Amino acid sequence: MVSSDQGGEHTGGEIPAVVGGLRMTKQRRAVYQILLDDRDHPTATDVFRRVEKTMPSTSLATVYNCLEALVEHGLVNQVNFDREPSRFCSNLKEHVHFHDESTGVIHDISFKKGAKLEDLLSLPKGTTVKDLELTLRGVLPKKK
Amino acid sequence: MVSSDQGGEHTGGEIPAVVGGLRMTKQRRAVYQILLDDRDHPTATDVFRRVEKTMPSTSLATVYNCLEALVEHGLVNQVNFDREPSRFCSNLKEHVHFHDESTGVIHDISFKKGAKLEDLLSLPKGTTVKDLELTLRGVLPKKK
DNA sequence: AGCCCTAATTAGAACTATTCTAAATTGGGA
DNA sequence: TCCCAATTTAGAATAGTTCTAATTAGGGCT
Repeated sequence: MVSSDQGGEHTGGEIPAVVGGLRMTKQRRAVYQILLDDRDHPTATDVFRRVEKTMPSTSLATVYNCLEALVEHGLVNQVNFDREPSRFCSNLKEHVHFHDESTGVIHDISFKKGAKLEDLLSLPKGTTVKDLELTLRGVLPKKK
Repeated sequence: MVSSDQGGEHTGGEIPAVVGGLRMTKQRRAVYQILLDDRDHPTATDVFRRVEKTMPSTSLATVYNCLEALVEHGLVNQVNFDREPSRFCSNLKEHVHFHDESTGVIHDISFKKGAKLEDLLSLPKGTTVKDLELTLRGVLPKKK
């Protein structure tokens, strides 16, 4: 079966020729694969350094192009922490980010099921929320 | 009474000589006053253009310096929307930002009283949240 | 398979927001 | 008033990202 993926994200195995409407070039596939494999929220430069290892001819501009294409097609999320370089992640489940100050690690935190934003915030009724970005900063308990 | 403000923010009238531990220079006072008066979340450049009107000798670097000092002393909040220039606001009540796509206006939204973040998110117990930033994007209902 | 044509890639320049540097100025305290 | 540290200033420098223009690649025809 030569799959060609009818829209939506890619979930496992080899990345097909088209994912979520985006044609997978060599470079896009490499970038996407890195984000699928490495869940450490790399920056564009991080991704570039990793792509370089297997495809040394790749340029940073291409990495930016690929990331932009992946984001536009909803395969990848772009995450911004204040003025720091953008980070990218392929976790498409709705989640927020917890930046652990003691380790520097960024953790994905999911919403409790059934939890609604309107329970927390005084939004005028009739408000449409298209998108939200929530970032926490603090420290996680030491694991023992 | 020559007030000298024992820590904490400034709330109304003339800005005293020291606010929240920060000595008010001419430039800092001008910047702070703009943020107290104009609640439209201006960028550093916006603030610069407004300061210029009454103090044409002011430099952009100074505006950045003043904003940094105000932020460090907790008199002003720095707000970041993805890759856009930082915005500044003097609303110190804990609140989140709603970016109205149809008007471009940024609204402050406050938390419902009693609402707790832990009700919404699956945080490992023992987690310390030092800071959070929540931005919504969408459209508010047209006022009629 | 070969040709065509658009899309993608590339290197480097350009851009934007911000920070840094070093010199000039200010202003409070002795 | 004088001194000294803090502040301001202009401009250079930086970092991340986007743009430009030329090259390359690859899918869809014949």
